[in-house]
Amino acid sequence: MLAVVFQVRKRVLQVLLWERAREPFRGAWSLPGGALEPGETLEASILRHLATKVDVREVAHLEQLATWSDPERHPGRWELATAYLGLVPLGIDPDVPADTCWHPVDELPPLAFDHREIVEAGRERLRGKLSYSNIGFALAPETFTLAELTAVYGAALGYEVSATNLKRVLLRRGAIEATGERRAHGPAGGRPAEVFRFRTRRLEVTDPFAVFRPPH
Amino acid sequence: MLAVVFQVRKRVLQVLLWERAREPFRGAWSLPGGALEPGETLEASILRHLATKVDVREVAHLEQLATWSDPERHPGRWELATAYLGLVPLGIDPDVPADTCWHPVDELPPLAFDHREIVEAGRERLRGKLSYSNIGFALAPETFTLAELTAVYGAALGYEVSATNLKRVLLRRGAIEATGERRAHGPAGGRPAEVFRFRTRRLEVTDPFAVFRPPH
DNA sequence: CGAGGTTATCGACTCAGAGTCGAAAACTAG
DNA sequence: CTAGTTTTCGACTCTGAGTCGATAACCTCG
Repeated sequence: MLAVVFQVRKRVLQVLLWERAREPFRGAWSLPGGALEPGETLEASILRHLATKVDVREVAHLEQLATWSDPERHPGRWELATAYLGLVPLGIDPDVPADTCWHPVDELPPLAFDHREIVEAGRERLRGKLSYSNIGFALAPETFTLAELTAVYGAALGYEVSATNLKRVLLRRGAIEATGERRAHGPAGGRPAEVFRFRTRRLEVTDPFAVFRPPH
Repeated sequence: MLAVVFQVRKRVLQVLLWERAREPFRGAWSLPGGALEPGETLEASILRHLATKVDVREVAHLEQLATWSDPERHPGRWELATAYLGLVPLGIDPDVPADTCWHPVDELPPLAFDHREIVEAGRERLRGKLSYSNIGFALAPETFTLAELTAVYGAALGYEVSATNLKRVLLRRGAIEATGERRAHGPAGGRPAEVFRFRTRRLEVTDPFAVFRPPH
């Protein structure tokens, strides 16, 4: 049971890591998680373990990634691990224990076990879903301006995105809507931005791509 | 450990099922699979179990789907199951044991446990990958005409596909190439079709969708 | 209160992926 | 050689999406 928890902080995508106090990999960083209890759902288990790290209500989205089973992944013991992807919206600052902190995914410290690979898998999943679902709701704050949303998508995708396209696409998909408010920016002035919000905060995938011709 | 093995037979997508001889769900159909041995990789395990059902060399593609963990999924015992998706190319007719046979996914008999849900998940995965990868290689025979490939995609997707678009898209992606041969059709005559093959028989996803603007 | 600076938004243009349709090509059977 | 059958191709269109420059709306300072 492992969780890859992402949040955009300081304009970059970060992942929640935990410093190991015991061997093996003492002092290295690893993903939060723990053992599965008998009779427990995988999802319930990961939520239980996460509760010791962050307030679970702050995790806006959680989904299963995959199960890793290489016998070599844990030196000494044979241990499977099912990893979950969790997303925390921008702006929240969860209380985390002293041995736990956020690390930019682009500058990861040495990770224990195969956790680097698992973080990569999480990021891949996130990148994919950003393009064909409304999963942005789980990374963005409740309401936001287009500039803010553009920054969030840019951080998560790892490249600059165009605000014009982002708006057009998300609006047409019906993923976001204007609240009607406007919000002034910094002390520098400038035209106040329109405020948007996600229409729904549940995962919805946009037409899974009816290629080669949908049924007319 | 379960496997959802698909093959296009008789122009429809079918899944390999196994008739249970023991309780629970005696007489119902279930997905092939079995227990994981200590120290074994999930993939090795599913291959080992599949070997008793079909010749493993006939499975052209195998990938992990997900792990199911609901405590209610198995009456009596608490049992997790990791399911894999396996694909067998058209035209092969594997020897299967007497208690095992193929069923059209659109007319499934009553399935044991949560296996219906798992088959659905497999089909969803397949549908998705057909649109943004070359996964067709694992369902199509070594070489084929466009009409044949169109039928395979149609069966797997569940709706009619346009041969024109299929060809253009797969050619541009570099997924298929012409062999140079041509193949006459039935006794009715008609223009002989060009023969194609997949360029590679390894999974390749087409540009994971650089939406909202790729880095220029 | 207006000028200049700043930021957000919009519209018009373009390009590429992809669906439609009908005509042309290449064969078989009589 | 003609009629029938099947595949393939080309031209048109539609829509999603990237680019760019113009415009709108606000600030602060003189």
